[in-house]
Amino acid sequence: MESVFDRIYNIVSQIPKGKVLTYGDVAKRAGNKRWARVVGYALHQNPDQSKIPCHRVVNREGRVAQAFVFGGENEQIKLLLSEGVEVVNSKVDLEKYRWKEDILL
DNA sequence: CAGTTGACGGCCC
DNA sequence: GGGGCCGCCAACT
Repeated sequence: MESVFDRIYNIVSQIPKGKVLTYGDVAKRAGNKRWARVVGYALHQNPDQSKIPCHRVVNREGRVAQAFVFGGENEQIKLLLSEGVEVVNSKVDLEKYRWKEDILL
């Protein structure tokens, strides 16, 4: 059943390495940008972290989720750095690393 | 079935 | 320019 959750999972899992997406962007791609909260909820469920790189999903501020503690938020930032995403002050340059339409529809 | 929550976004003060 | 409040939709209890 392709619920909004599944759709969001699909999109997030499609984020290329070295790129990030905002909740609003994922929501917009999912169908409605107002689903930002739903996106957060979906990622909160996160049935499969290996399939859903939630660490590539950041909020509008470009900052990672504070509730994203699977071993330390610093660990998440380190992951992004390892992927080539420059994290400054626990924040990402959305203008530079924001995923546009690399994979296209 | 109805109420509340929730990893957010945008607008207003 | 910064901080705070309200709104949105779906999922969960």
